[in-house]
Amino acid sequence: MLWGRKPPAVNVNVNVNVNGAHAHAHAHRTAMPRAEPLNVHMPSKMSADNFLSPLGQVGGAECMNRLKVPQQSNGSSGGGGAGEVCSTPGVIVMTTLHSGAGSSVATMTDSAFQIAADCQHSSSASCSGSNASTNTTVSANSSCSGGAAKRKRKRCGVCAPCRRLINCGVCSSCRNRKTGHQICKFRKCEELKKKPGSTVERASSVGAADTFRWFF
DNA sequence: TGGCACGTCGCC
DNA sequence: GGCGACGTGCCA
Repeated sequence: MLWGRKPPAVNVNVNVNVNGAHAHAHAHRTAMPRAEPLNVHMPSKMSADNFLSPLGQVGGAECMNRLKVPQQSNGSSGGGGAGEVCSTPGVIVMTTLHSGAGSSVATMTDSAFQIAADCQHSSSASCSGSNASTNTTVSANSSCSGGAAKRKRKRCGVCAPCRRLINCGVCSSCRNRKTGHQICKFRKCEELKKKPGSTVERASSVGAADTFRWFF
């Protein structure tokens, strides 16, 4: 049982919420490359034997193409192309997954609500929990628990490492699992590698803007 | 600055 | 209570 926990997707909205909270990450983690290069550099032995990517049948790019939000759902087909959609993969992918195919409008509404709720959380630090209306429950680790309390962030669930299901078994984290208490290096969420602040910036400057453009 | 180990949290 | 995983301090 290497990945017996709930699917990472359920953590997405939590992740978005926590981004607004203060959780100073390790100062070492600055600007990590995105997830895709990680797969490129993966030893062939690992990718073939130890990893069982759910997207193995479909490449990451193709997956994004499949999951990207239809343009007609918002009416503004100009700037917000697939590339910008991919800039906030967490929200878009998650909402697409749980809203099911065919409900593109609902998908956009969901994602917009999530981003909006996130922005509200970031600015006012309110704790309404209304953003949970479209997704799973807001776990207690969000910024709601005591305001500035440092809570653990959650995996984004959509980056390449998060999509991996099986530990490599050869990295230091896997080898030292008992003492290291760390997830496999190849499964370490890209968002968690970054400083929380950088994630907030990206989410608010790009993702939120695009989503609002779709939403309004 | 990156990696490792420990403490602790969160979920089952 | 057990286990997986995140946060953070410490060290090379």
